[in-house]
Amino acid sequence: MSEQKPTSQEKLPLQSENFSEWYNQLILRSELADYAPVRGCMVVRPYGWSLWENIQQALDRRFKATGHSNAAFPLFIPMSFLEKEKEHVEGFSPELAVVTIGGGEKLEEPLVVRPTSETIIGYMYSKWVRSYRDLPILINQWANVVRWEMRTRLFLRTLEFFWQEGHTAHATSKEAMEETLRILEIYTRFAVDDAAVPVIPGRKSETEKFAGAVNSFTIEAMMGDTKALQAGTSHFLGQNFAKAFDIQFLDEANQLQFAWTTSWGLSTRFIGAIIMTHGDDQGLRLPPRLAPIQIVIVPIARNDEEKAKVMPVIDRLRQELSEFRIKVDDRSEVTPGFKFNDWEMRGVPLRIEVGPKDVEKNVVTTARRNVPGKAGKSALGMEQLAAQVGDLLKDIQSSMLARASAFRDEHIHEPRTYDELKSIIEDGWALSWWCGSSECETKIKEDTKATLRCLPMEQPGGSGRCIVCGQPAHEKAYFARAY
RNA sequence: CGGGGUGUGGCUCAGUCCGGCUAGAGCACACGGUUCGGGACCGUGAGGUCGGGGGUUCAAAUCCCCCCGCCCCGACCA
Repeated sequence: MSEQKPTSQEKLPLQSENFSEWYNQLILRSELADYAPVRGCMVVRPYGWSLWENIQQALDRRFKATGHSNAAFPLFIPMSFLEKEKEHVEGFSPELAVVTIGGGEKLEEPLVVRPTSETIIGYMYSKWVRSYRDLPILINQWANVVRWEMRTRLFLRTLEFFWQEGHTAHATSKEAMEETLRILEIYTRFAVDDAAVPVIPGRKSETEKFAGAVNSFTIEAMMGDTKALQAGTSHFLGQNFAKAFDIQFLDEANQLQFAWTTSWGLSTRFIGAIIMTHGDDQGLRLPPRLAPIQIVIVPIARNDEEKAKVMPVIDRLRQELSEFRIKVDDRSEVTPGFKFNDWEMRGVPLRIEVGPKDVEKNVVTTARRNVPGKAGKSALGMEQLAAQVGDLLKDIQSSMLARASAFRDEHIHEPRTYDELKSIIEDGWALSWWCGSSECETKIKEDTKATLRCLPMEQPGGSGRCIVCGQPAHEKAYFARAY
């Protein structure tokens, strides 16, 4: 991670020239986050946290509406818990942070800082579940977790990150699978409807699935450089964890059964998805439904006389638009032009300018972030202003989704040959028949660095020939380079 | 952990090869004034253990040795 802190007057690097540097600098400059004094860790600054809070609310609302409750489990997990599920410990042990000393004393058993909480929650569920009447358990927690990654990026991959992790237990396989897919649908709706990030829901391959899961499902998003980002995951854990932690219950026939569990998570990585899906050379573009500031009001006044005209109008706007998240930028030390650029860089969807000329005509000037320059500007009369502004924000939200969807669709292609697949990967995603063998999957990865992102839920049906080996195939898969 | 690079005010860097005045510049910051409808300007000012330790020398940011941090490329990844 670079410790660069660019000055606000320099232009951002261009996306087309250096996407990665554009990303890093934009985060620092827009004050979403900053580097912490610990390698690979970030400080989420108020602007970034406010965005995260809006993401939390949007998701939490949907979780609650489907019967889930929030709870909190410990940060520390006994090392032995991790070891109870074979695949799970193999998957996570290389990246664990372990506490061996507490209060100056060497601990009898090392404590792991949770990389995820299936094990400790599994342990608790085994205490809580006796009868089929105790099921299902539908719990979510908002938490931080730690994974000791080698190479980190702000929001995309940090040693510590923030997320929600849902953990549910069910009486039947069918119910657990329904839950897994219900959450996948919630993630999809959240991404598309709230974040305007078009995603493709699908199933992970054996090699890409979560350590300990029977099946993993994902929402995959395409970033502005056409790389893929796993933006949320929902796992069907079968009875793996129930057996490892002894979650058993008596069913209606008085038969002892193992429960069926699921887990699902969406992290602060999603902020990275928003940045890279919508951002442009000018900076962030935040979807109105999640933006910490939906409307910034910039007063324009050269002197006290003009201020006396303009400020009363702004006070009135503050009241009339109180249903929106508003910021009045009344800084006197910078010019309006600076403020325009500043708030555009920080991704505020809508700007309202109020100057002497507007006051004279009894209008306000609006500028939409998603339409650059003068074309995005228009004058609004003062009657029914809240309704007009509300319509503008809705329009911005849907335009952003439309733009991002079009971009994604332009960069997805169906190769007819393996060579075609290779060239598609250079600048997009390939959708093609896949026979299901991990050999073919690995060959693509070795040849192109692209991984199997998912087997989309939406399948064409029928069958074809595997793009690699030519054997009969029943499913199509997306291949892309990923973050 | 392997390969490459780099470390000088808050940020970007010059100075290092070839040792020598009080270590500079731009931006950011503070104060004053003029500005203000698309990134304003002038003036004044504050801010530095030159990554750390050791050595050579009359003299070290500069030369030598050791250590550390960070960045890029690879193995690993929500």
